[in-house]
Amino acid sequence: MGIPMPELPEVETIRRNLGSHLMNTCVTAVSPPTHPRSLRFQPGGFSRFHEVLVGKQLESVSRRGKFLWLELSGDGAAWCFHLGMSGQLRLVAEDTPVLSHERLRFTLDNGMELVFCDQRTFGHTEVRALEPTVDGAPGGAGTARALLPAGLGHIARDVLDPSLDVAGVVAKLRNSRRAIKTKLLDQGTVSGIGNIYADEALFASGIYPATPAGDLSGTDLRNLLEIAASVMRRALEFGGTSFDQLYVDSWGNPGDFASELQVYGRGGQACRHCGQALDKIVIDGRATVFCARCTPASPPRNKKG
DNA sequence: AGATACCCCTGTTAGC
DNA sequence: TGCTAACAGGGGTATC
Repeated sequence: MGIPMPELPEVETIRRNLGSHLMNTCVTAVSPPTHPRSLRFQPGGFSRFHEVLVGKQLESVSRRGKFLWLELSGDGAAWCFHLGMSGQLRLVAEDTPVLSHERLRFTLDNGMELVFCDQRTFGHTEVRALEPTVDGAPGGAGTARALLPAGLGHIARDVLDPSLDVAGVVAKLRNSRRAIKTKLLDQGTVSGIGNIYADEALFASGIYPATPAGDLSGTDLRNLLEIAASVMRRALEFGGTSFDQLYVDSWGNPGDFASELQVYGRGGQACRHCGQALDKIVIDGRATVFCARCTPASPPRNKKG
């Protein structure tokens, strides 16, 4: 079984969980990190992190791709999170005992505590200055302000972002000889897609994952982006994808989308569309599952919805 | 600037 | 049964 990681639907589920409970609350205390990697991008380390955060009011819970940030009152700073592979943001009552793999705990002025847990420490949190977006549109979901945390400028808008420049993304893809699977995972082209939803979107689009991106027509690519967005929206309705307790929402509940997956984690099992055993290959170092009948390597391709 | 290789980390699984 | 090696994954960094 594959390892779950938070992709756009999982991070958005968490963003929505947090939004209603963190908005306009204040951080009153921060515990020291139990692992240095959780704060590895914080200039000035924990003392600076603590200094900026404590006493600030939380004015938004925002997201672009897999990055989350909370706009802070006062000096134009944002409190940022990336959950990596195993990061969790849990909302618990005050005085809740230490959770497993707990890295940092934040006390709020509403009687709750926000706990950052991360088994594999690929996730991180830090405070960053907010900077204007290059296109003047809102920084991401959950904010109306055209601001983005410094250092995240290389993260493209995501597939659910109404300000996504679809024509620009298609042009980039058309210009690349790399596998379309690889390009879907490239957060600098379009963000939010990880290994689960890349395979799901390609299967639903009828596209062989190793196809050079530039071999696909503009129509194929626009269709692929739309289908990726619709898979994400559907996963969001299920609260995301969980295989075990590595991905849970802020209340500790798993997502229910795993049973809806068509290909990810199903190598060798029967294709749910045609019954043929699904192939598992490696593309640019990433496990890739696809159906050689529904998404064959060469034309003609039979589109399926 | 695009492509590529490598690194970080740890629980689970595969293989001997 | 018990050990080791491989594997899973996103993104930052370095190098060409």
